[in-house]
Amino acid sequence: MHSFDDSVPTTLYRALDAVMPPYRALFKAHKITEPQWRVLRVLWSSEKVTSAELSRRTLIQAPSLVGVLDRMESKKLITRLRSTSDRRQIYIRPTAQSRALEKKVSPQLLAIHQSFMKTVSTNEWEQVKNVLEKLAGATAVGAGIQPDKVKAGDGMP
Amino acid sequence: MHSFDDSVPTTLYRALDAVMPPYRALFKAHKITEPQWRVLRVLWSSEKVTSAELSRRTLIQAPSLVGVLDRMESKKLITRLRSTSDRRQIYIRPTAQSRALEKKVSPQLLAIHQSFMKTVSTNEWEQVKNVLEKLAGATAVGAGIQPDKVKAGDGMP
DNA sequence: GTATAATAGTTAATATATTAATTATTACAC
DNA sequence: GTGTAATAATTAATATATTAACTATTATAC
Repeated sequence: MHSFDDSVPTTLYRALDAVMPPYRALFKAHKITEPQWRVLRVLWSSEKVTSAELSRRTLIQAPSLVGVLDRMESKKLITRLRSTSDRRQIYIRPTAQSRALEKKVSPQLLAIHQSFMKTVSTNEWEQVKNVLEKLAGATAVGAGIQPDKVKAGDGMP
Repeated sequence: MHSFDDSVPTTLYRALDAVMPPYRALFKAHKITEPQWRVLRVLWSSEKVTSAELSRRTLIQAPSLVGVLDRMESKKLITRLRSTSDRRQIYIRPTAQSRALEKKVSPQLLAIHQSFMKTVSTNEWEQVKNVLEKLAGATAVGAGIQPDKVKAGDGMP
């Protein structure tokens, strides 16, 4: 029998809801939000990224990212720099202040992670990552619903 | 070595990001949102619930729930009814229309789920649920950050 | 070479999430 | 019984998410 409590999204949301509090508390202590941290995390290993790539790597969609970057810019955590080779693109760069922030936050994040990892074995966590990765690659569309369904009437010139 | 891409939140977000599209497409086809579905799903098995219990069972915090219910009420999917025994409480009840909606959507959701379940074995999925449940029960607070940290100065009358 | 399509970033409109503060009501201490 | 704490739902303020539409720029077809 299938209970909706066992559905993939519900299972993931429930887990997220349970594990996020310590992370949120940490971010709050440093006056940043979780999406803002995701941006910092990418910049941490990249020096300079276009907005589009940042969107891909943070999983934050472009329109949401605009506001996140706006607020990070006014907090002096990043700067925007228009590309000269392709003037459509904008490079996002971390400031010295944001690098300092990363140095403080990273070890604390690691500590939270390790604290969680005391609960499950390395093997178990690897298993979870593997299975979720398989699911992610599935692109199951079931029920004949198509994300990019064509509107009725299309195809007629 | 620890990469932040292996952190619990990142792993879960990435999986969610990958599996949600077919669900969102289904909800969109029926002109509801995912949080609205979560409410319907609880009402489906409960007939009448207080707002507080709905909040607990949907994992939607009370202030967010207010707006969700407002919109569902104006779409005639639920009704609000103040309790007579405890006038602070409000009962949420599904309408005939929302029950009809559930009957249409449920089998399609099941189809999506089964489609995903073709990718991983029953055992693998059970394992994932078990490990995530263990993590959820951990309440790891690591790094000495306390969610309900007392403000400096408290305790002095 | 010019019209058109594609791309990067943004704005607009609506729906949620999160924290703090408010209101109404009930419970409890005394 | 009255004052005070606790609870249920809500409002307020700010930050995100999501889809569609728009602007500027570049690529492509012809």
